[in-house]
Amino acid sequence: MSVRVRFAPSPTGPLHIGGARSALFNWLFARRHGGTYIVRIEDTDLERSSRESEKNILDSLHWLGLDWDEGIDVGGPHGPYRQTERLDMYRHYAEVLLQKGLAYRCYCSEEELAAEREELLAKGELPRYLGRCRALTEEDCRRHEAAGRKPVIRFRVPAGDAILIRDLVRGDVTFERSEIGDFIIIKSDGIPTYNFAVVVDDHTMLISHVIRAEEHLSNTPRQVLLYDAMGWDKPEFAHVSLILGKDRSKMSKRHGATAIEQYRAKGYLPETLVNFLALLGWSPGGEEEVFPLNELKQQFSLDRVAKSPAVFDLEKLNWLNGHYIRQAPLDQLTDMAVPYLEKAGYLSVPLSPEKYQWVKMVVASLQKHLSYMEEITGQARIYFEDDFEIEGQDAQDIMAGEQVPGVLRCLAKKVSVSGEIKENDAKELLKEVGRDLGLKGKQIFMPVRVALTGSTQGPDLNQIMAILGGEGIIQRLSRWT
RNA sequence: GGCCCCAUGGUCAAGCGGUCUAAGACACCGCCCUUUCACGGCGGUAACCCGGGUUCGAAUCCCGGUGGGGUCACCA
Repeated sequence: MSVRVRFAPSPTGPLHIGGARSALFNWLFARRHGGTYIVRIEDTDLERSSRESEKNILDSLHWLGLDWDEGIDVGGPHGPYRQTERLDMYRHYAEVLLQKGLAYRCYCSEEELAAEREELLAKGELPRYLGRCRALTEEDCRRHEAAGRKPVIRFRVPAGDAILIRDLVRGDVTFERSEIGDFIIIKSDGIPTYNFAVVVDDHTMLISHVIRAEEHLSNTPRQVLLYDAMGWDKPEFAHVSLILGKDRSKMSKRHGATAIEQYRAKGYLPETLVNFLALLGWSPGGEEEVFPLNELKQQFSLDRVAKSPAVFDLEKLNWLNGHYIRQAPLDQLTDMAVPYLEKAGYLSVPLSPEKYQWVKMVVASLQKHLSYMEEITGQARIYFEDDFEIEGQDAQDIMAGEQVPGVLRCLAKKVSVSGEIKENDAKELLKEVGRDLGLKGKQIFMPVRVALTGSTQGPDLNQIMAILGGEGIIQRLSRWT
């Protein structure tokens, strides 16, 4: 049987970190087994679903490099791939269930339902639907309809044994049927509920493995009941544990950036997110931590997926992204950097070829220092702002050194006669200063660094000088000489 | 609260009955490299939730407790 898996987001917001990982795991599983990867949109929540969110999710998926074989916007033989375009199908199957007596119309109002829930709660029982409309006659139905009541369709949970779910990551999990009341499969507006639509879709789309977040585990028994009632084979299930925030609760907005687009906006690379997310809940077993997509897809397997939830560690993400930034081609990084520098007011586009080359030098000098590209705004400040403060006591102390005025004067003189300054020239000039004054190491480098940038930390000094250029250096030095 | 899931260092995690005086990565701390700053390299601190079993032997299996998480909608 061929592998067919799907990612089925509901378009009620941007693609979340957790959703992205589900999408990734499904994608990896499909690619690993030469299967088919499908993206389906679960937009049966008419209130909250939007085309903007749908587009956003698809954009994020594209950006991550998770291409799909069937689904929204690429089509396929099992479409449509948007649930609101499949309503006839759900109604058809609901009708089948109705005909077989496995489902029934329910006319209970929200108030009646709420009252029932209160009552059960008060008695300390599990709130669930007790089946008031289970045995309605045709006559009853007509009466309710006449009274203007719109029915929902409920699934009639049959009596029987505990429901067993064989989960590929959790093992066997059982649920008692008594915990499950007759649940709604078609809402009063004719739209199917999640549990029903998901079963109809997964079956009709020939899904072989349902890989999704653990929060869906407790829904699974209802879906199993539906498969059985329809006489359909069940897919394999694999429930992956959740991604947690720092406080160990389900990752949400209050934990910081949760949407893929936010990381994209901050200048993280897609390969970082993919690599990081893959390692969150899955482990290759070896000692390597850095895996590009194409390696992941060769190694991924469900039996190496962890059962315990994982805390999202921003520090490790930052390290990984820095790692990828250090390896990325300079042109790519420069293109990424320009919008941030422009936004900071440091550049105005379009850039002349000369200016672009210069920006490349800026980016090259910072490449080893960045965790994500947005940081360049702060770190590139040293190249764009002349009237900076001397930061911190360390820097002040350094500038108080008695050799400092001599060093800076000497350097200024050499720079002024040297014309254009390349990295090697800078190195040479500094060496000469040291020779002339009989100084070395920190005694000359640190004062120059602080005089030029205001800080004891930053990029390679030779690069800084090359980027500032002769005039820039002299101007900044003039403050001290 | 009921039900379900989970439990190795601060975090991600390897481990799937003996080779565990328990890998690796992030973070942290040292040292080295660099006549500066980083990057990088090397080293270090740091963990099997508790209690019972099973077994010659348990981080690994079973039970209980505790802790954490998820879920209980005409949301997905």
